[in-house]
Amino acid sequence: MEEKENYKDILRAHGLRITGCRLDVIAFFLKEKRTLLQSDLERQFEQYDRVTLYRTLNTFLDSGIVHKIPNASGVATYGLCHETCSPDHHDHNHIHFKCNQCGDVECITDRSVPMVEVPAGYKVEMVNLIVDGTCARCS
Amino acid sequence: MEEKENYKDILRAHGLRITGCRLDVIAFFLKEKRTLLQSDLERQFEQYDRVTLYRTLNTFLDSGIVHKIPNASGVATYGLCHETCSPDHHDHNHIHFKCNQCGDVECITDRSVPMVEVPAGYKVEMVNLIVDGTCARCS
DNA sequence: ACACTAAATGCAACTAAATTGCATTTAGTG
DNA sequence: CACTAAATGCAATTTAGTTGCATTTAGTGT
Repeated sequence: MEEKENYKDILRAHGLRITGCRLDVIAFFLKEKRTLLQSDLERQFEQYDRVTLYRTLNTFLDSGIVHKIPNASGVATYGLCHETCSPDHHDHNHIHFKCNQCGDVECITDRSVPMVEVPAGYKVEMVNLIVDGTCARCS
Repeated sequence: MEEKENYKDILRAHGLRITGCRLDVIAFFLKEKRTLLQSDLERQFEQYDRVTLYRTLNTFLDSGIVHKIPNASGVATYGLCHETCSPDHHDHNHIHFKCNQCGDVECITDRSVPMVEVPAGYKVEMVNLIVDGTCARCS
């Protein structure tokens, strides 16, 4: 039960109210250790309205608790942020790996994104490196 | 008018029929020199049905004439491919730059994506590097 | 130039995801 | 315990993506 206290601290640290839905969503992200779609949450938490889950994800996004991962599927994909993220400064200097077999998107946090050079006049604010292929479990 | 012949050759090279819509879409991509949304095409070409434009983009995607760029907006973004692309092998080893001011997404073709290292057991098939920031025109 | 066939187009309809408004409930505060 | 602002649930709407089918047209051979 001390874990639940940690989740509460996450919410408090971002100035958010502590609710069952928010605690459950954070717990699920930590348990699954992968990125999630809103539909994943809907399937897992039928007791919460889909709009509530939608707004929970958006609140977490604004607060810097989760980040949105660019993808070509058209369905929003969310990953839990690390401690270094805040509402105004996101630090997602890690690789996102999408497995074409199982479809899961993982954050590869133990590698960082290589330096990127852009032409003169361009200012870099955020770098997203998305790698597609086959994950360790599927190969 | 010799340009139009070039566009026709692009279609022929991919085994596609030459139609007004397809030629117009290719011409527009080349003229704009940026990535486009289906809605951009709809606004530009009111004479074509939105389903026709939708299918044109999908046909081009399958043929390797355009590629789809991962993004967090949820709206499909398409960029014109280079000569090195074919239906079964896409070579998009370049950076996509999204400007947060004007919203345009550009292909930075004169830089290539740095080598990526992934943990053991992972197989890399495609790498997408998306940089967010401010483009040369907006800064 | 004409006819034929498969592909492309236009239109209507449908599905899925994202989003908004509003009434009700609840967490945090004194 | 009471108050207030925030969170939730429900209904409805918007937007993007997709499919089916009838009609038209590009590419091919005469």
